[in-house]
Amino acid sequence: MSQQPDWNVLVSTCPSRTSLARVANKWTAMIVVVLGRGRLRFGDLRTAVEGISGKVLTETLRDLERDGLVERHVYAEMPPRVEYELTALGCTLHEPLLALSRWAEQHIAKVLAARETYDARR
Amino acid sequence: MSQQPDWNVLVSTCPSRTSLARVANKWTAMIVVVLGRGRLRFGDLRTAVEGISGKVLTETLRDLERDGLVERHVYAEMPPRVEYELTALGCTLHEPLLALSRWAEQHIAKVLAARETYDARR
DNA sequence: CGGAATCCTTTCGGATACTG
DNA sequence: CAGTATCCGAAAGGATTCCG
Repeated sequence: MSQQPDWNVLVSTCPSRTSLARVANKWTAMIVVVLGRGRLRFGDLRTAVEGISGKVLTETLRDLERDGLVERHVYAEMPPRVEYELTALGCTLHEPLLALSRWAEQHIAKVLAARETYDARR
Repeated sequence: MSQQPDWNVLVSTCPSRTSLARVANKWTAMIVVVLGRGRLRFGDLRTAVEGISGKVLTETLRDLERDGLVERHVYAEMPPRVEYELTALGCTLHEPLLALSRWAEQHIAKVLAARETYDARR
């Protein structure tokens, strides 16, 4: 059936823009990249995404769960154990976000050089 | 020569994370997608990216210019004309960001359904 | 351990007025 | 037209404390 022609992120009222806003986000990118390697518990995720605060990790995971990108698994243990993993939908997002992360890593040298040039100009 | 092994966006102090932060951004994504179709002047860019304010457009373009992703062409006319276009480096970013935008458009139906399910659960 | 709640600071982003 | 400058409210995000 139809799908693309109706949605356009460039249209301010299009719902797809809300999805772009969630997905085009540095925390989302890093979390999805890490979860792409496999299911992980909260603490390990927090360690993997260096520097993320507990609050931000919790909030981002909630949003991703709400959008159907991440699934939350709670184990009734003590101390508690909670694991997160990408859903099938979330897996389709892994490639684009991994590509974006790799872009940042592969081109950072040129970006840094450009910044230096730009800043030196006054 | 070497490049990737040294950079990792997951490391909080790695410069590549600053680049990811700029690139994994909804305004950046929309602007780069639009500029991928060709050089455009400020006003047309503002029209194309529906709902963006002049301030945000100016600031984002400055940041992209500083990072060497966008080039600014000023014509000494009256009224003034300023055009923006992707640099060679910026062009390499177009595909990943277009892919991300398309992801948002192609999967928004499932995302909306997931949100409804999630929100209905209380 | 995995949060939720609170507080606080920083950043984002819109609106308006003004200028070359 | 393409900004810049200013002001202000909203949202992001960090630190800390508390709890099952």
